[in-house]
Amino acid sequence: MARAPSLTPDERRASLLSAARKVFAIRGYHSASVSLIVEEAGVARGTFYNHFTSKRAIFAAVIDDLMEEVASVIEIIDVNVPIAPQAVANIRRVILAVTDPEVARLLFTEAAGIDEQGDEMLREFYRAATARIQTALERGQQLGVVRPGSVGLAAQCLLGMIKQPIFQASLESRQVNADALVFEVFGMLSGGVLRVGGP
Amino acid sequence: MARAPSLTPDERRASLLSAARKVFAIRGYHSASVSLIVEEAGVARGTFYNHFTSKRAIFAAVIDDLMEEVASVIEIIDVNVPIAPQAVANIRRVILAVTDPEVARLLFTEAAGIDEQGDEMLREFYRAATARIQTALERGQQLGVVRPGSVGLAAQCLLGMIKQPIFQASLESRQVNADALVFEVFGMLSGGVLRVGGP
DNA sequence: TGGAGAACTGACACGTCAGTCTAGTGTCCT
DNA sequence: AGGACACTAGACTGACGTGTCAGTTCTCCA
Repeated sequence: MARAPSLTPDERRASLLSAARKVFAIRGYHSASVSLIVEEAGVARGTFYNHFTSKRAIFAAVIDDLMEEVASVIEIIDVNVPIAPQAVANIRRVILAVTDPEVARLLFTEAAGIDEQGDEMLREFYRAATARIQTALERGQQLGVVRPGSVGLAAQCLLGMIKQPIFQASLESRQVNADALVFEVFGMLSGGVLRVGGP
Repeated sequence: MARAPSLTPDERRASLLSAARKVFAIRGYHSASVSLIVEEAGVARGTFYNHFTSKRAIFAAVIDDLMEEVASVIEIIDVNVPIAPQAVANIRRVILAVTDPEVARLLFTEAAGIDEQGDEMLREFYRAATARIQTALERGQQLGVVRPGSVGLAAQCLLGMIKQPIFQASLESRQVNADALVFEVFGMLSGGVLRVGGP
């Protein structure tokens, strides 16, 4: 009755991951069931538990892959050539990576609030992301292209500027225009929107 | 055995809402159970269903109250007196309202991804919020204090700048410094962080 | 070639929880 | 007095979904 293993364990695992990612993106973590995932993967229930210890575990693996996927598009900036275009390119690539509907939904909507361990993953992800932005801003300060002062909060604000439009687009099932967003973000960064002093 | 109804129906409803808000904030939507809510409210199970049709319904009511609570702190801006301080005060009040740990957790982490109806509520909330910001920016353009151009995306970015630091703080179980955030946001708005041209 | 073991199957045991329901109690109004 | 009402206590049902396990089938190597 049992079909022959036509896939290597790694391939099977990958196929389960891909099925899980699809199901989680469509139904959300809680409405997704292991039954749906194995059905999508075309595999029996028991097989699932040969590769992952629990539904929670495969979700963690999915999110982990996603975070890695997003982080991997960032390229180290070469200080010997003009910096701004490299930064723009990085931001643009991140936006494109996160704009994928599955990625946006999973990372922004589903990943939060599963349990303490999940929050820890998310915390770490944002911590790493803002740390990276902060470092970039500090390097900019040394080069004199970023105004002096503390940049910790600024890094979080910058992240939020990018994230919120993508999040709202994902809520409304539409895609943001990556170029328009890059343009807007750089407009904000380089000149703000106000023409007169603030507080 | 049954205790007399010492509360009016409205008071009972309010007490259930308050208990539910507490339980949802601590455990999250899915781990919270009706049993926990009625226990917290000191009320029998059946009483719960006299006031709310389902767990989903009381959660919607909780979130609705929360959104209303946040929206209500915004005051109409009087164009006859200086505008900037009024805008700052509004932003500051919103930050303070949302910085409450329960509010932040429920609105940013728990509200998303429950079901389609929940996403619709969230969509509407953010739509209204950004519309409000957009209107404010457009009025600023008429007064010449906001740089010309489309402000739709800018409104979302502005919202994100405020939301992300609060969200991250809530993830890490700490509170943001509202004044520092207001200062940072206005710094960004009025001058950006870059000293040289962007893309 | 034959057998060890890896990979897989799918029925099922088991827990959980939302929502229902019955029977009984105290208060207030008519 | 007596009916209407809001409540209590908590057993119960039905749905659902996770994780298990005994059994099956294929691969590959000795």
